[in-house]
Amino acid sequence: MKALSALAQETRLAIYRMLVERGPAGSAAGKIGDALKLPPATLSFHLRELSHAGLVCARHQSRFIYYSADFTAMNRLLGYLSDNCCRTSGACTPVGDATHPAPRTPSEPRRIAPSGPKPVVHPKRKVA
Amino acid sequence: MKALSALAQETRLAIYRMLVERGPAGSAAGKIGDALKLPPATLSFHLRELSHAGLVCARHQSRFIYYSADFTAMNRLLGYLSDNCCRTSGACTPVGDATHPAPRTPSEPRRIAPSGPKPVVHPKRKVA
DNA sequence: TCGTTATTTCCATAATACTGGAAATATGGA
DNA sequence: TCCATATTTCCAGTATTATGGAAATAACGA
Repeated sequence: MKALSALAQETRLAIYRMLVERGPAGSAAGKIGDALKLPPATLSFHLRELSHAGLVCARHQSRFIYYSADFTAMNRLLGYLSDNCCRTSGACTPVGDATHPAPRTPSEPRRIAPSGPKPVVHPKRKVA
Repeated sequence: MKALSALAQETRLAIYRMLVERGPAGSAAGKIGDALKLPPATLSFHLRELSHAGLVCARHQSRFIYYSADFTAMNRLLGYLSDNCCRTSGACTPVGDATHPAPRTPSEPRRIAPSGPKPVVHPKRKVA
Protein backbone atom coordinates (compact mmCIF):
# COMPACT_ATOMS: atom_id res chain seq x y z
CA MET A 1 0.00 0.00 0.00
CA LYS A 2 1.61 3.17 -1.21
CA ALA A 3 -0.15 5.45 1.25
CA LEU A 4 1.30 3.49 4.09
CA SER A 5 4.90 4.00 3.11
CA ALA A 6 4.23 7.57 2.13
CA LEU A 7 3.17 8.33 5.68
CA ALA A 8 5.89 6.29 7.26
CA GLN A 9 8.31 9.14 7.10
CA GLU A 10 8.64 11.93 9.62
CA THR A 11 8.74 14.79 7.22
CA ARG A 12 5.90 13.58 5.08
CA LEU A 13 3.75 12.80 8.06
CA ALA A 14 4.39 16.33 9.29
CA ILE A 15 3.43 17.78 5.94
CA TYR A 16 0.34 15.68 5.80
CA ARG A 17 -0.71 16.59 9.30
CA MET A 18 -0.26 20.22 8.54
CA LEU A 19 -2.44 19.91 5.50
CA VAL A 20 -5.11 18.08 7.42
CA GLU A 21 -5.13 20.96 9.84
CA ARG A 22 -5.38 23.49 7.08
CA GLY A 23 -8.50 21.87 5.77
CA PRO A 24 -9.88 22.12 2.26
CA ALA A 25 -8.16 25.41 1.56
CA GLY A 26 -4.85 23.69 1.86
CA SER A 27 -1.57 25.52 1.85
CA ALA A 28 0.76 26.84 -0.78
CA ALA A 29 3.91 24.81 -1.17
CA GLY A 30 6.06 27.70 -0.06
CA LYS A 31 4.16 28.11 3.17
CA ILE A 32 4.62 24.49 3.99
CA GLY A 33 8.30 24.81 3.37
CA ASP A 34 8.50 27.87 5.58
CA ALA A 35 6.55 26.28 8.37
CA LEU A 36 8.55 23.10 8.37
CA LYS A 37 11.86 24.64 7.39
CA LEU A 38 12.37 22.51 4.35
CA PRO A 39 14.49 23.50 1.39
CA PRO A 40 12.40 23.66 -1.77
CA ALA A 41 13.87 20.61 -3.42
CA THR A 42 13.26 18.47 -0.39
CA LEU A 43 9.76 19.75 0.02
CA SER A 44 8.94 19.08 -3.57
CA PHE A 45 10.29 15.58 -3.29
CA HIS A 46 8.00 14.77 -0.40
CA LEU A 47 5.00 16.46 -1.89
CA ARG A 48 5.45 14.30 -4.90
CA GLU A 49 5.49 11.16 -2.81
CA LEU A 50 2.32 12.19 -1.03
CA SER A 51 0.81 13.11 -4.32
CA HIS A 52 1.65 9.78 -5.90
CA ALA A 53 0.17 8.03 -2.92
CA GLY A 54 -3.02 9.96 -3.51
CA LEU A 55 -2.86 11.51 -0.08
CA VAL A 56 -2.74 15.08 -1.23
CA CYS A 57 -3.78 16.95 -4.26
CA ALA A 58 -2.73 20.18 -5.82
CA ARG A 59 -4.57 23.19 -7.10
CA HIS A 60 -2.91 25.93 -9.09
CA GLN A 61 -3.82 29.44 -8.20
CA SER A 62 -1.97 32.30 -9.74
CA ARG A 63 1.68 31.74 -9.08
CA PHE A 64 1.07 29.38 -6.21
CA ILE A 65 0.28 25.75 -5.89
CA TYR A 66 -2.02 24.87 -3.07
CA TYR A 67 -1.80 21.42 -1.64
CA SER A 68 -4.53 19.90 0.42
CA ALA A 69 -5.14 16.58 2.06
CA ASP A 70 -7.32 14.13 0.25
CA PHE A 71 -9.10 12.05 2.81
CA THR A 72 -10.26 9.41 0.42
CA ALA A 73 -6.89 7.73 0.46
CA MET A 74 -6.65 7.98 4.21
CA ASN A 75 -10.03 6.39 4.55
CA ARG A 76 -9.04 3.62 2.25
CA LEU A 77 -5.95 3.09 4.32
CA LEU A 78 -7.87 2.98 7.56
CA GLY A 79 -10.33 0.61 6.01
CA TYR A 80 -7.61 -1.66 4.79
CA LEU A 81 -5.85 -1.72 8.11
CA SER A 82 -8.90 -2.46 10.14
CA ASP A 83 -10.17 -5.05 7.72
CA ASN A 84 -6.96 -6.91 7.15
CA CYS A 85 -4.97 -6.29 10.20
CA CYS A 86 -7.38 -6.24 13.03
CA ARG A 87 -9.43 -8.83 14.77
CA THR A 88 -11.06 -9.19 18.11
CA SER A 89 -8.53 -8.23 20.65
CA GLY A 90 -6.33 -10.25 22.85
CA ALA A 91 -4.09 -12.10 20.52
CA CYS A 92 -1.20 -12.16 22.85
CA THR A 93 -0.08 -11.33 26.28
CA PRO A 94 2.15 -8.38 25.73
CA VAL A 95 5.46 -9.43 26.97
CA GLY A 96 7.74 -6.89 25.45
CA ASP A 97 10.43 -7.87 23.10
CA ALA A 98 11.03 -11.29 24.38
CA THR A 99 13.03 -12.81 21.63
CA HIS A 100 14.68 -9.81 20.16
CA PRO A 101 16.09 -8.14 23.23
CA ALA A 102 18.76 -5.55 23.21
CA PRO A 103 22.09 -7.01 22.14
CA ARG A 104 23.47 -9.21 24.85
CA THR A 105 27.02 -9.60 25.81
CA PRO A 106 27.98 -12.89 24.27
CA SER A 107 27.98 -14.99 27.37
CA GLU A 108 24.91 -13.95 29.25
CA PRO A 109 21.88 -16.19 28.99
CA ARG A 110 18.99 -15.46 26.73
CA ARG A 111 16.26 -13.78 28.67
CA ILE A 112 12.63 -14.27 28.09
CA ALA A 113 10.63 -11.74 30.00
CA PRO A 114 8.61 -12.93 32.95
CA SER A 115 5.11 -12.91 31.62
CA GLY A 116 2.25 -11.78 33.74
CA PRO A 117 -1.41 -11.78 32.84
CA LYS A 118 -2.41 -8.75 30.88
CA PRO A 119 -5.35 -6.87 29.49
CA VAL A 120 -5.98 -5.98 25.95
CA VAL A 121 -8.13 -3.70 23.87
CA HIS A 122 -11.40 -3.71 22.05
CA PRO A 123 -11.57 -2.39 18.60
CA LYS A 124 -14.67 -1.21 16.93
CA ARG A 125 -13.22 1.89 15.64
CA LYS A 126 -15.16 3.74 13.13
CA VAL A 127 -13.84 5.63 10.25
CA ALA A 128 -15.64 8.62 8.93
CA MET B 1 5.18 6.26 14.71
CA LYS B 2 7.18 3.09 14.61
CA ALA B 3 4.27 0.82 13.83
CA LEU B 4 3.62 2.79 10.69
CA SER B 5 7.02 2.24 9.18
CA ALA B 6 7.09 -1.33 10.37
CA LEU B 7 4.03 -2.07 8.30
CA ALA B 8 5.15 -0.03 5.35
CA GLN B 9 7.10 -2.91 3.96
CA GLU B 10 5.74 -5.70 1.81
CA THR B 11 7.35 -8.57 3.61
CA ARG B 12 6.49 -7.35 7.06
CA LEU B 13 2.95 -6.55 6.10
CA ALA B 14 2.65 -10.09 4.77
CA ILE B 15 4.02 -11.52 7.98
CA TYR B 16 1.72 -9.42 10.04
CA ARG B 17 -1.31 -10.32 7.98
CA MET B 18 -0.51 -13.96 8.30
CA LEU B 19 -0.26 -13.61 12.04
CA VAL B 20 -3.55 -11.78 12.22
CA GLU B 21 -5.09 -14.66 10.39
CA ARG B 22 -3.56 -17.19 12.70
CA GLY B 23 -5.15 -15.52 15.67
CA PRO B 24 -4.00 -15.78 19.25
CA ALA B 25 -2.23 -19.08 18.74
CA GLY B 26 0.16 -17.39 16.40
CA SER B 27 2.70 -19.23 14.37
CA ALA B 28 6.18 -20.56 14.93
CA ALA B 29 8.87 -18.56 13.21
CA GLY B 30 9.83 -21.46 11.03
CA LYS B 31 6.30 -21.88 9.72
CA ILE B 32 6.15 -18.26 8.79
CA GLY B 33 9.40 -18.60 6.95
CA ASP B 34 8.15 -21.68 5.12
CA ALA B 35 4.88 -20.07 4.19
CA LEU B 36 6.44 -16.91 2.91
CA LYS B 37 9.62 -18.46 1.58
CA LEU B 38 11.95 -16.34 3.60
CA PRO B 39 15.45 -17.33 4.58
CA PRO B 40 15.83 -17.46 8.34
CA ALA B 41 18.02 -14.41 8.68
CA THR B 42 15.65 -12.29 6.69
CA LEU B 43 12.66 -13.53 8.58
CA SER B 44 14.28 -12.86 11.89
CA PHE B 45 15.17 -9.36 10.80
CA HIS B 46 11.57 -8.54 9.98
CA LEU B 47 10.18 -10.20 13.05
CA ARG B 48 12.44 -8.03 15.09
CA GLU B 49 11.15 -4.90 13.41
CA LEU B 50 7.59 -5.92 14.05
CA SER B 51 8.48 -6.81 17.55
CA HIS B 52 10.15 -3.49 18.22
CA ALA B 53 7.13 -1.74 16.85
CA GLY B 54 5.01 -3.63 19.32
CA LEU B 55 2.98 -5.21 16.57
CA VAL B 56 3.77 -8.78 17.40
CA CYS B 57 4.88 -10.64 20.44
CA ALA B 58 6.66 -13.88 21.01
CA ARG B 59 6.07 -16.85 23.19
CA HIS B 60 8.60 -19.61 23.71
CA GLN B 61 7.34 -23.11 23.64
CA SER B 62 9.73 -25.99 23.65
CA ARG B 63 12.15 -25.45 20.86
CA PHE B 64 9.85 -23.08 18.99
CA ILE B 65 9.03 -19.46 19.22
CA TYR B 66 5.48 -18.59 18.45
CA TYR B 67 4.73 -15.15 17.17
CA SER B 68 1.33 -13.59 17.29
CA ALA B 69 -0.16 -10.26 16.38
CA ASP B 70 -0.68 -7.79 19.16
CA PHE B 71 -3.67 -5.68 18.31
CA THR B 72 -3.00 -3.04 20.87
CA ALA B 73 -0.43 -1.39 18.68
CA MET B 74 -2.64 -1.65 15.65
CA ASN B 75 -5.45 -0.03 17.54
CA ARG B 76 -3.18 2.74 18.65
CA LEU B 77 -2.10 3.22 15.09
CA LEU B 78 -5.66 3.36 13.81
CA GLY B 79 -6.53 5.74 16.56
CA TYR B 80 -3.63 7.97 15.75
CA LEU B 81 -4.38 8.02 12.07
CA SER B 82 -8.03 8.78 12.43
CA ASP B 83 -7.46 11.38 15.09
CA ASN B 84 -4.61 13.21 13.51
CA CYS B 85 -4.98 12.57 9.89
CA CYS B 86 -8.64 12.54 9.20
CA ARG B 87 -11.34 15.10 9.02
CA THR B 88 -14.66 15.33 7.35
CA SER B 89 -14.10 14.28 3.84
CA GLY B 90 -13.98 16.29 0.67
CA ALA B 91 -10.91 18.37 1.17
CA CYS B 92 -10.12 18.48 -2.46
CA THR B 93 -11.46 17.68 -5.85
CA PRO B 94 -9.33 14.81 -6.92
CA VAL B 95 -7.40 15.95 -9.90
CA GLY B 96 -4.75 13.34 -10.17
CA ASP B 97 -1.16 14.28 -10.02
CA ALA B 98 -1.41 17.69 -11.48
CA THR B 99 1.91 19.10 -10.50
CA HIS B 100 4.06 16.04 -10.37
CA PRO B 101 3.41 14.40 -13.70
CA ALA B 102 5.55 11.72 -15.19
CA PRO B 103 9.01 12.91 -16.17
CA ARG B 104 9.07 15.00 -19.28
CA THR B 105 11.69 15.03 -21.93
CA PRO B 106 13.78 18.11 -21.26
CA SER B 107 12.59 20.35 -24.00
CA GLU B 108 8.91 19.76 -24.12
CA PRO B 109 6.73 22.24 -22.35
CA ARG B 110 5.46 21.58 -18.91
CA ARG B 111 2.02 20.17 -19.11
CA ILE B 112 -0.32 21.13 -16.43
CA ALA B 113 -3.42 21.14 -18.40
CA PRO B 114 -4.05 21.07 -22.09
CA SER B 115 -2.27 24.11 -23.37
CA GLY B 116 -5.45 25.88 -24.24
CA PRO B 117 -6.39 29.39 -23.31
CA LYS B 118 -6.53 29.42 -19.62
CA PRO B 119 -7.88 26.37 -18.01
CA VAL B 120 -7.26 27.58 -14.48
CA VAL B 121 -7.76 24.62 -12.37
CA HIS B 122 -11.15 24.30 -10.88
CA PRO B 123 -11.52 21.09 -12.61
CA LYS B 124 -14.24 18.63 -12.31
CA ARG B 125 -11.99 16.04 -13.71
CA LYS B 126 -12.31 12.82 -11.91
CA VAL B 127 -9.71 10.30 -11.46
CA ALA B 128 -11.20 7.56 -9.43
C1' DT C 1 9.65 42.30 -22.93
C1' DC C 2 12.10 41.71 -18.47
C1' DG C 3 12.52 40.93 -13.57
C1' DT C 4 10.76 38.67 -9.59
C1' DT C 5 8.89 34.99 -7.24
C1' DA C 6 7.04 30.16 -6.80
C1' DT C 7 7.93 25.74 -7.62
C1' DT C 8 9.79 21.86 -9.86
C1' DT C 9 13.49 18.89 -11.93
C1' DC C 10 18.29 17.31 -12.27
C1' DC C 11 21.82 15.16 -10.20
C1' DA C 12 25.19 13.81 -6.88
C1' DT C 13 25.87 12.54 -2.32
C1' DA C 14 24.55 10.63 2.13
C1' DA C 15 21.80 7.85 4.99
C1' DT C 16 18.97 4.08 5.85
C1' DA C 17 16.91 -0.33 5.03
C1' DC C 18 16.84 -5.07 3.10
C1' DT C 19 18.94 -9.42 2.03
C1' DG C 20 20.99 -13.69 3.08
C1' DG C 21 25.17 -16.80 4.08
C1' DA C 22 27.57 -18.45 7.84
C1' DA C 23 28.35 -18.80 12.61
C1' DA C 24 26.42 -18.69 17.20
C1' DT C 25 22.94 -19.74 20.69
C1' DA C 26 19.04 -22.67 22.65
C1' DT C 27 16.46 -26.65 23.42
C1' DG C 28 15.02 -31.24 23.50
C1' DG C 29 15.90 -36.01 22.85
C1' DA C 30 18.77 -40.32 22.36
C1' DT D 1 27.03 -36.11 26.35
C1' DC D 2 26.28 -35.46 21.59
C1' DC D 3 23.31 -34.58 17.76
C1' DA D 4 19.59 -32.44 15.30
C1' DT D 5 16.66 -28.67 14.89
C1' DA D 6 14.85 -23.85 15.68
C1' DT D 7 16.03 -19.44 15.72
C1' DT D 8 18.93 -15.58 16.27
C1' DT D 9 23.08 -12.62 15.51
C1' DC D 10 27.01 -11.08 12.73
C1' DC D 11 28.35 -8.90 8.84
C1' DA D 12 28.94 -7.48 4.29
C1' DG D 13 26.90 -6.53 0.00
C1' DT D 14 23.05 -4.37 -2.46
C1' DA D 15 19.18 -1.51 -3.03
C1' DT D 16 16.16 2.03 -1.91
C1' DT D 17 15.14 6.54 -0.07
C1' DA D 18 16.23 11.18 1.53
C1' DT D 19 18.75 15.52 1.13
C1' DG D 20 19.69 19.82 -1.00
C1' DG D 21 22.31 22.95 -4.36
C1' DA D 22 21.80 24.64 -8.78
C1' DA D 23 19.40 25.09 -12.96
C1' DA D 24 15.02 25.04 -15.32
C1' DT D 25 10.16 26.17 -15.84
C1' DA D 26 5.95 29.08 -14.95
C1' DA D 27 3.25 32.89 -13.97
C1' DC D 28 2.56 37.40 -12.79
C1' DG D 29 3.14 42.41 -13.03
C1' DA D 30 5.45 46.46 -14.79
